Amino acid sequence: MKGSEPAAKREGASGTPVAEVGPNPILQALAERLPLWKRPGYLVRRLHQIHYALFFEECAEFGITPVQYGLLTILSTNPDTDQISLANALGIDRTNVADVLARLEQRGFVARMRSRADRRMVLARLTPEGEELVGRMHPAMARAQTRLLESLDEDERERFVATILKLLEANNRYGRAPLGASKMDHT
Amino acid sequence: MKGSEPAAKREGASGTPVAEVGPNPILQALAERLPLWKRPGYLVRRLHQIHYALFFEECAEFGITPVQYGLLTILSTNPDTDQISLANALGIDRTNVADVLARLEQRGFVARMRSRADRRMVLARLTPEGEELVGRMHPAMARAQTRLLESLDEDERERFVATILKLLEANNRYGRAPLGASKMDHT
DNA sequence: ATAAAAAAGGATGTATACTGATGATTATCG
DNA sequence: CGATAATCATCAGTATACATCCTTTTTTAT
Repeated sequence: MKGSEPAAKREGASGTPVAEVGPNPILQALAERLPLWKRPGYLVRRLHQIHYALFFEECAEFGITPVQYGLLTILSTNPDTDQISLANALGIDRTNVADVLARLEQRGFVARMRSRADRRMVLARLTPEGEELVGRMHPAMARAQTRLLESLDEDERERFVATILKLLEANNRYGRAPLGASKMDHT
Repeated sequence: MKGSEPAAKREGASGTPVAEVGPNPILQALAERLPLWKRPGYLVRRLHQIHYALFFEECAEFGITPVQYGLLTILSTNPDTDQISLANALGIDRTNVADVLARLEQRGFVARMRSRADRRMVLARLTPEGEELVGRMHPAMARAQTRLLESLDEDERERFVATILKLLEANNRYGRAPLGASKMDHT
């Protein structure tokens, strides 16, 4: 495999006669003081990717992504919701909601129609096929969630989730969703 | 604002005479047992988005994304690294590395050239402009990292980071990067 | 030495995720 | 009532993030 040994060693001075020295010592010092694996944002990004991988592994047969299932979940408890409310509930951008809905609609899991009360709004709801999918897929989705934290003991798991929730509340104003909206109807 | 009240209430039965009842009670039960904000994967995704928002806020003047800065960091300590090694070190897909490098090259922060030792490989390194950028941008990046966890006390912050690292190691085989590779040269 | 296997990178296509601009509809204020 | 605000959706554009297929180059096995 290629990934195990340091990459710089694979070529280094041998293949690049142009290069004179090693890395800039000032930058080297910066990177040593705050390397990638000490940057919380980097760690969170990696964990996010792992969740994606686990989700795909468990839910491959359905061809549904985490975001898509999140949207389907909200629609399963809140039929006929407009796109901006969906964006707030899910914590993603409104244009992204429209994209995801379009794909789900094309596959027959979601139906959209203009509201008659306010003709600016487009309301989305699950089709019967969509409802069936949400129910059938739920165990696989739940397994992905469990597996993400299964290497922690019960105590650490609870603390971890509690800490993330605290961070989300503290940073409510960043990202796209006021956290309150995500409790729409799930309480 | 629009995001504060439950979305389903905004139309509900009034605007949609077609609808007969509320949500499917079976799905409702599923969503109540495992709502979005109890799904670790969902929480991690939200936290990831918040980090992005904080990073952009701190680093807006530079027009550099978190992934781009991660790549620049690796190059600052490991010049002349090939794209697959960079992908392993950063934990992203190799095609993604090629995309990111192309953008950084176009802006003059990175130079790429074929290796003479192995003509399949493309080696990347920082230009002088790139080195200057990494150094100048470092404080803003560090602020974004600090702010993400600043609502935690020192104890909780350390536990949180330790837990993420444990999760990353336990799920080493998922996602794109064997964690070992990310310690390339930063030790 | 040559055929097969492996590795690196490129090209293409899909799916998030967001910004900014535009247009349509509704609400509001003078 | 009519000009203006605000609201909702869409469109265009950028940037990750990944899969799959393909070509070139290197390695390996026979």
